[in-house]
Amino acid sequence: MTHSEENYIKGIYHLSQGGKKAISTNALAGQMETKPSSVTDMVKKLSEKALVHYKKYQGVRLTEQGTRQALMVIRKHRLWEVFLVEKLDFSWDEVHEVAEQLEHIESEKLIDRLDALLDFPDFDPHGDPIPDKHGKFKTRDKQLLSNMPVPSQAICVGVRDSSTPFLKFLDRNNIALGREIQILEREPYDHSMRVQIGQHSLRISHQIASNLFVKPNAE
Amino acid sequence: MTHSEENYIKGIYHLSQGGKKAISTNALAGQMETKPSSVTDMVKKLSEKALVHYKKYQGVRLTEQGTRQALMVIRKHRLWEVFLVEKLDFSWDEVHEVAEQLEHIESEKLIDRLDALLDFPDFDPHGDPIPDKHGKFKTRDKQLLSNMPVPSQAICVGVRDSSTPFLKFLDRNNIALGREIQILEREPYDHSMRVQIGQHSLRISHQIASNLFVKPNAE
DNA sequence: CAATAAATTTAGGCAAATCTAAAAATATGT
DNA sequence: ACATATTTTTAGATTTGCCTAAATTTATTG
Repeated sequence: MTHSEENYIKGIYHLSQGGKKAISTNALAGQMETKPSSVTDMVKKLSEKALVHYKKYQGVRLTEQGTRQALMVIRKHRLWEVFLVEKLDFSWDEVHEVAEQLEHIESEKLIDRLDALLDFPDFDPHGDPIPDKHGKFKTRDKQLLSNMPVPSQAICVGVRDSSTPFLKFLDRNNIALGREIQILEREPYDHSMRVQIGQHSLRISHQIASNLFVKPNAE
Repeated sequence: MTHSEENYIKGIYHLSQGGKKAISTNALAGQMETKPSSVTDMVKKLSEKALVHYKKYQGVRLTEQGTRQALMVIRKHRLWEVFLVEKLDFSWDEVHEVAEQLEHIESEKLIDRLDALLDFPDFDPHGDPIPDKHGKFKTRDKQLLSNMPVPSQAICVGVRDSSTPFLKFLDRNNIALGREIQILEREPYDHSMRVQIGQHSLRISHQIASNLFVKPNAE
């Protein structure tokens, strides 16, 4: 697979998350930041390689083989992200673009050894699951902070938006994965919330709350 | 720079080692395992980018800028080799092909952090010097084992051939970088040598001896 | 120093991945 | 349901890096 093919497969996989219908040419063009005509070309090629199911005007779906390949690219991407954060002290908003490059390195031995070096992590720095070498990954009962009852408590476990501005906002407000968060109140008018992190109480807009995943706390 | 451009620059640099004359199109085609006509095409492009000096039928030489770029690619290649051996337990004959891929990853921060993680190594697993971020590197007074006087002693510091068969031969014979080697005798007829490594004495062909670098031992 | 050999460049083509513009198919709205 | 809008595909061009074959330049040698 070329880098471009791998990127398309990954893009299709991401768009398929939460809904197993076919992905439209336009949607994929959006995801890949390219033109629909380019997508049509690539999709034909992927179809010939049996990585996707494709019928003209009907969109694409990954085949089983395509899904496997996508999971391997995602595995590599996320393991490299962990490496960058854990071993090279990158911050969680810096890792994506470098991992976009590293994910295309071809060496099974490399990635399995890296996995071992990192102690077989289950989740990447943004809380996303890392497939193991067979494509299996852990799921977590997480939900958006915006959907949590009031009052309640939870633990931050992931982000839905991993853009730099959002991650830096979380940093500035001491919100990090693994931290406990108290949900204190919700404003009916704009759905903003008051929450507490450590000693620190703050108000959070609906937009923020709907991009942060938490695990409801058992206690 | 594209991957291909980087590879050419690196190829020209390697051919330029030991002699600062221009590199011929054919020589470069050999190094790059490609056709002379392809080399001509690429060399024109590199010339337009001011990475090489090129006049038709006169061969190429790296410009100062080209040399700097070559050293940065080599720096990356060799740091990744150290990483693979030191952190991921690769053997020294397995690292080259993976490093060929990793050397093209673009991120200054990545490579500087990797350098720090590895404790700023001066030499790679084959004994070749690693340029620092300014392109400076250490040289060592080394010479080929085949040129050593008899009797004498030395320390293995590098290989001239880093092909898998040669490295595996060295492994099988307990010859590793850093080890002391006693030069016991030389056969005038075929220039083979008797040497001793640890308790182990062995006969070494001229071909082997002329691919192993040693540092003459002061004692 | 010509004539042949070798090296190098040019010319023209191909495959991958992209694009624009036009054509074709599908979807939508009244 | 039919006209219009939207989506998707096709056709043809471009760029990069490579190729083969032919032309050109440089080197060799009797």
